[in-house]
Amino acid sequence: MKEFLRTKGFKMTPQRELIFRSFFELGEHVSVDELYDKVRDLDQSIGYSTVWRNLKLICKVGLAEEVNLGDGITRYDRVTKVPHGHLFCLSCKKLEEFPVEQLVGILAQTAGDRDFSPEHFKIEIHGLCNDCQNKAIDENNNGADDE
Amino acid sequence: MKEFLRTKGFKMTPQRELIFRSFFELGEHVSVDELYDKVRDLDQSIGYSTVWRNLKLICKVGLAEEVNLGDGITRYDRVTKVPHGHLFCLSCKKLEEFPVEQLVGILAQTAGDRDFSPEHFKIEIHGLCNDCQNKAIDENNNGADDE
DNA sequence: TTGAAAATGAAAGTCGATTTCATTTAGGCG
DNA sequence: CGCCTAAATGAAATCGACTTTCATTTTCAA
Ligand SMILES: [Mn+2]
Ligand SMILES: [Mn+2]
Ligand SMILES: [Zn+2]
Ligand SMILES: [Zn+2]
Repeated sequence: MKEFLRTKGFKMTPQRELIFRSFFELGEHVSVDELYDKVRDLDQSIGYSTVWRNLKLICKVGLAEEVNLGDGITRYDRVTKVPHGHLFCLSCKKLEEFPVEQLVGILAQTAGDRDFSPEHFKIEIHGLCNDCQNKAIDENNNGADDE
Repeated sequence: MKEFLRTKGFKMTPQRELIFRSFFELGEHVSVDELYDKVRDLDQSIGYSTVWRNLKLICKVGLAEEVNLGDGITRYDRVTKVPHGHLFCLSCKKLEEFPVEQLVGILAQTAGDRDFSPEHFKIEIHGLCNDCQNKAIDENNNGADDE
C-alpha cells in the first residue's frame, strides 16, 4: 500500500495508514463519521478533516467511490469488479447490494441509442427492508388500535 | 386546483396560486431557485421560503416528487403515469428521461426475492450528453496540442 | 542531512435545506 | 356580512454535511 501510494506521488503517514486500514476493515458503505469514530477509538489525535481527505484520496486512487443515496450522507464504497445496485431501507438506512449485469446491458443500449456516453449507472431500490416491514406491522397491532 | 387543495385541508392564497402555476409551466426537473426566479419575475414580494414550502406541498399532495441526482441540488419532477429513468449529463447538468418498464419489472422481482418492499426505483445513467462529448473533442483539437 | 512538497488539525467558511417567529390572511361559521 | 382560528407568509436565523484555509509538522528524494 505504501508503495502503491508512493508511485502515485503521495506520502505515507501514520494517520493515513490507520485511516486506510480502518476503512477497509469497516467494509462497505462507510460514511465519514463512521470512519472518524472508528479511527478516533484508535488515535484520539486524528482530525476530522484528515479522515475526510484520506477518504477522498482512497477514491482518487481508485479504491472506492462515493455513493449518494439522497439522504444527505455520502458513503464510500469499495470498488468491486462487478457492478451492483443498492437496496436502501428508508427506515433503518440499511444497504444491501444486488447484481445488475443484465440491467447495465439494457442501460448501455439505451445510452447508445441516444448518443449519450455513460460514465456510471445508478440502480437503486428504495423501500422497507424485511425487519422494518415487520416492525411496522407490530406497531399497528399494538398502537392506537380502535374498537 | 383550489378545490383539490381544499379537500385536502389546505388553503388557497395568491402566492400559492402563482407558485403552482409557475411550477407546472416550467415543466420537468425544477429546482427551488429556478422556480423562485420565475415567481419573482411575476411578484417581487414572494419569499424564498414560501416557494420552498409550496414545492414541498406539491409533493405532499402527490403532484411531484423530489429528484436527487447527487449534485447537491434537489429538483422537483412532475409525477407521471409511467415510471422513467434519467440520463444526467455531468458536464452541463442536462436531464433526459427514458422509459423503464422492463427494468422496473426486473427490479421488482429482485426486491421480491429478498423480502424487500420497494417504494421507489431510481434508475440513472450519469455521463456526457452528445453536445458535451463534441465540446470535449473540439477542445482537444485546439488546446495544448503537441508535436 | 536537508529542503521542498505534502500532510495534518483546528477553525472557519460554504451552501442548500429547513426552521423559527412575528404578522397576515383564508375561509368556515353564525 | 363580520369573527375567529388554523393556515400561510416573509425575513431572518439555523442546521448540517461538506470543504477550504492557514499555520505547523512531517515525509522522503536527493
Ligand atoms: Mn455498494
Ligand atoms: Mn424526470
Ligand atoms: Zn430497515
Ligand atoms: Zn451535457
